[in-house]
Amino acid sequence: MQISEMSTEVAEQRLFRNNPMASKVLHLRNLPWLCTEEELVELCNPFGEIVFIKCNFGANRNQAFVEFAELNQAISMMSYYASSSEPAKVRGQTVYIQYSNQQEIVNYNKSAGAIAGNVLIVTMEGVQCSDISIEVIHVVFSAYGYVHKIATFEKGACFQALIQFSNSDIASEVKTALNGRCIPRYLLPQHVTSCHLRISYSAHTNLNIKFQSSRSRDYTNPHLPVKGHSVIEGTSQSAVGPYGNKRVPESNVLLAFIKDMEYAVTIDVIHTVFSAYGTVLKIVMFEKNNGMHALVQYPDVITAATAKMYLEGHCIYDGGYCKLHLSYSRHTNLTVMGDSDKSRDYTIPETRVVAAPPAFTGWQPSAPAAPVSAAVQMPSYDPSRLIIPASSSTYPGQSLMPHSGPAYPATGAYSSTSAASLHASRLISLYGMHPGASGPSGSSSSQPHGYYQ
DNA sequence: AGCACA
Repeated sequence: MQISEMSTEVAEQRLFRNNPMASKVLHLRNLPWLCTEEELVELCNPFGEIVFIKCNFGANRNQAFVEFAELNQAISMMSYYASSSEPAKVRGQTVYIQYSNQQEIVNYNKSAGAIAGNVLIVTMEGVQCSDISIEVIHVVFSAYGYVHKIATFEKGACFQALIQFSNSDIASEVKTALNGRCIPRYLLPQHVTSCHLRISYSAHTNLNIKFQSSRSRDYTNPHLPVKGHSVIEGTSQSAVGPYGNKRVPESNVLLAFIKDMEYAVTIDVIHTVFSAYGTVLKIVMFEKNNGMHALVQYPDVITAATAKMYLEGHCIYDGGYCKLHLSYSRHTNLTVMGDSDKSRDYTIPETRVVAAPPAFTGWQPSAPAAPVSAAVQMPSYDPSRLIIPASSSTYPGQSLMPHSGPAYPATGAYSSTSAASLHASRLISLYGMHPGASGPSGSSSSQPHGYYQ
């Protein structure tokens, strides 16, 4: 129906009271004083991709227009708040939202909030903050570029993260690749069925991370103080997923307990397994209570956390043998008294086959992955029984051990960055973005597409 | 608290 055909009274109602004409542009009013584009992105990002924002207009400078990429995204935001008991709020102040009577924002060249920047704001749908650890976020978003910083926060019922990249080109690539996609199931706790990512640009250019914590990380500054995890995190919800919040202080040294040790696990085996996630500096093995334990030292906590995340609960040998149980050690620097079959210091130059870690020279997504086997003495165990995950539901068909098939990016040595690139290559192939270009070689028909939606 | 933007 044409507006011109209506009486002016009805037309006015449609325009200004309860405009039924859906638009991908929403008109927001009663915003707080000097509301920022960032605040509007936070509010609207859960519902869709924001393409333009115009805020601080109107007589009171308390109105804004937000344009979504898709009409149905604007509709989803409208219908959400139409049926929600909680109104939309910014800084605690109720915001009134309607469809704009315009179908798009015409003059958008001043709209910084939706212009490509180096920081993304990510809404993780259908999860609580306890469902997804910062390590998971880091792994997922490292797939396309070096992640500098992450800050997570809860906004209303949503879990959101600000993720900082080197530049807007990389951020843009990440946004294109991951927006609307799901976090792989194997990175989610059992009770979470799916977690879609909703990504827009943040107006931030440099996140101010005060300390490393379960909520925020600055990967460019490993010396940043760690905020203790000593606070009892309330509820007796022990059913946190396997990758949920850490309850134990993190450490760069992992303590591995090897359960059901039917087969010999040598220090070389341990070295090979743990090297897949970063440079292993030292290993000390010892027996205690009739069980074999190993302390594995990495250069930094991030690498250890990554290794822990991927290896926990997995078996060294096929058939459920030699299952790894990992925790953070209280140690941060192991003392190794000379080489033996139970302890080794890989930082002593003459024992090392590989060169010193190269300085980070930027992200190289398609860097050729050299086989790691050259640097590792294959231990004397049956190679037909090499490591696969204990639980195929956790990590289907993915070999952990670079014995013959999957080539891990062993560019001499690992830094935490190249550890990230390891997962990058995995995730890229998992997401099917770079077919054939990723780490695990073609033999890995074990990349199960259906698992990742 | 009610529609802007060369």
